[in-house]
Amino acid sequence: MSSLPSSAGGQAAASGEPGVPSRRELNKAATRQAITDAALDLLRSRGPGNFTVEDIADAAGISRRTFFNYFGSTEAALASVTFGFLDTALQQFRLRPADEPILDSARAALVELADPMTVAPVAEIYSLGQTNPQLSRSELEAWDHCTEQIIEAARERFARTAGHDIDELYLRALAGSVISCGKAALDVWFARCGGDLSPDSLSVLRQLLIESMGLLGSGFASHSPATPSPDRH
Amino acid sequence: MSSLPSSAGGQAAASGEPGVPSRRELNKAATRQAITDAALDLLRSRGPGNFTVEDIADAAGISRRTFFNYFGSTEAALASVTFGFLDTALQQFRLRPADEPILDSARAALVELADPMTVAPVAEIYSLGQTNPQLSRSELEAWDHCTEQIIEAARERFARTAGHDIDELYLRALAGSVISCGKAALDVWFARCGGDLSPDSLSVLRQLLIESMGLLGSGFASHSPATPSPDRH
DNA sequence: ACACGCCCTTACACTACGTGCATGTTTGCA
DNA sequence: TGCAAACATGCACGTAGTGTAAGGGCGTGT
Repeated sequence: MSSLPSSAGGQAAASGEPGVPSRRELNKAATRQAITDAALDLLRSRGPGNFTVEDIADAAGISRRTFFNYFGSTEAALASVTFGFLDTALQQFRLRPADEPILDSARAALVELADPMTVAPVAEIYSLGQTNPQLSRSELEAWDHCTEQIIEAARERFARTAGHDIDELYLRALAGSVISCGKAALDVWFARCGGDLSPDSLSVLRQLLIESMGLLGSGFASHSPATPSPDRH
Repeated sequence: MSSLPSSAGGQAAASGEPGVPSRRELNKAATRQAITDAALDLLRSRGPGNFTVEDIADAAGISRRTFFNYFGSTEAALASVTFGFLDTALQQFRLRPADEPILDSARAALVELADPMTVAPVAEIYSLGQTNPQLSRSELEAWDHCTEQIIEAARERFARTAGHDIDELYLRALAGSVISCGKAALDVWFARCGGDLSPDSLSVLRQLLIESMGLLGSGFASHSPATPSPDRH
């Protein structure tokens, strides 16, 4: 009968590929994009904390009420940028072969992020977040959300290889540590390069990501922290 | 002459030990305590999100405006509980000998937390935070703040042993990973014991903390399903 | 002891956030 | 074409958080 689960069109909203994007889907996506664009513009022009939801809605050509239909707050609208970034990382991770050592997969996925197109928006949000408590809070949330997703991704992978009886502690500790190391690499990169997007700078970021994964993989071997990696290069 | 730097009384507000707590200090401390107590009471009785700042102020016998003189939000008032918990861990860490392997210090500091008096309030906040987005956000903030402090503590320690030129990436990656592993242990503990404070349960927590530090120290190599058995692919 | 000055509390007012609700408009489907 | 669901919008309301100015307690100097 016609008791289909509401959306008979079968729009692939949940999956990644929109097979037949209906008009409504397109409108919603466009509005969503307009909101984040407007928010980002205002963030750039007025600085964090110097504009209101009404300003965003106005710039996006919608009502204040509609804004809240899409995002729960200004920060949530901005956080979607970070979410996109982290989702990219996650996608990369899922593409890695299941029998690869998991830290290698993580490293590979993270290194993929050191790409101008990918880091540019995050670098911007990140640097702005350094001086804005509101923003940094939602950033934390985004990272935490990503951790949860990594846990799921890793669980899925282990379920395929080990099949059963997955060590929850191992999963959560690993995922959290990977994210923390990635964040540490980003922190150091920003401190060192100030969010510069030049090839040299990105190369530094890539190196930092690799290095941090190396530290994690070696259990932070009691090598003196005063010597980054003297024998390597 | 009388050009003293204002506070001639020299109240030790900045340091930890109030040698001669003035009346004002005592009043403020009492008010602060009254606020957190009232907030915690309301959290227990009405559940998260079902009371306002005015309710807290009312219960604490102060005005709404005064509440905001002490805390920036309801969550901040509750978060002070978590801050106390994490500060305890940090204190323990600082007490460890500087020549001890840093992961051993971290493990020792974390294990000290598996104490009824210490975990009790956190367990409560934590379990409530599981179902409340607002709370969990401020919890994240507290953990992040603690990470920053661990970085400082570790930097200080390394400065004593290594003296100079500290690897910032090592510091941040390590501190973040330690905190993540501690959080992972707490997560698993809650999932397994539901915040039970019995000796048996606390023993489990202690074991989980030790185990997570062990995973970190071994580079998560121990029982990865993708261990040296790449016969498949 | 008295008065002065500082810190803290409080009341008032104001902006902005976030949500429920009712209404008008668009889209999908029969 | 007409109906029903989804969506945008305006309105109203409660709450959060902050600036400001007045009043009371507290420490201090004379």
